[in-house]
Amino acid sequence: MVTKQFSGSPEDADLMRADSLAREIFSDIANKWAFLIIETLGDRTLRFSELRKEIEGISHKMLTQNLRMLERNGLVERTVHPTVPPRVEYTLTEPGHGLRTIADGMCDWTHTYLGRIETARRRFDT
Amino acid sequence: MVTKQFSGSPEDADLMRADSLAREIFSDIANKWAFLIIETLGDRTLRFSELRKEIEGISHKMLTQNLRMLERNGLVERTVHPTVPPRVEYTLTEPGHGLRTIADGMCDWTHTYLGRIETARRRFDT
DNA sequence: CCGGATCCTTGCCGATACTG
DNA sequence: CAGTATCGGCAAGGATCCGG
Repeated sequence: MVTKQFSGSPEDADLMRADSLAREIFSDIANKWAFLIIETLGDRTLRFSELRKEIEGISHKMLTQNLRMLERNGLVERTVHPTVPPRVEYTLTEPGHGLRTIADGMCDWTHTYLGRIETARRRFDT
Repeated sequence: MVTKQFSGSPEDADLMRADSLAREIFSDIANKWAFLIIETLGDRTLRFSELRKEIEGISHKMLTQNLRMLERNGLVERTVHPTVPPRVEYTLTEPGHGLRTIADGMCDWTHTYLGRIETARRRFDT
């Protein structure tokens, strides 16, 4: 798993590399905005401003920052139409869709357990 | 979905409440450490210090903070054995296990796409 | 319309020290 | 051993301006 222990032997070298990379990706993606962007895109193709409108509460800066990150990891594809005014569109790649399935799972999970979580919170907050 | 738009009509009131709560939960758990804790626990029962050892790089403070958060949301159960020295054990609840399935999915996803992501990064970083 | 750059505020997080 | 409290550095994130 991502928290594997290594002995330091030479043949573990690439495993350690893969592991630290996995950690890095994990840190990138386990983030509120990334999930919301993926979820909002779905199988549509949206412009920057459309994403900004649909994702309530995200700032200009956070949107660009996360889109860059997702683009860098190959999860979204960014296409620039050289018109004036410029038109930039974002869509999910295949790995992106894979992650979307997981994000969907999280949403389902949230909705099925919403009630239980709410009561758990109330019990705790006393 | 979590980014639904509301008209402000009275019958939307509870939906809005549910939505904002969902957002809150989402913000809580879409976090690197929460995922790693869930994933590390699995179906075992671990002590604080054991978790600390297994989750590489987590600080004392972050571990307690996230365990409190997970406990508050009813995802982990905390049992204190009133011995000396004290012994505190953590285990996943049913909702916690649901989330664990999702975390597992994320790990699988990471490993299947690790190569593609790495090359995507190299292309981007030029 | 997009996104980079800058400034500035906020809160995260680590280190440390102290209780039960 | 487990948890809380405090403090301080630093990075995340919002607001704004400018440039393509």
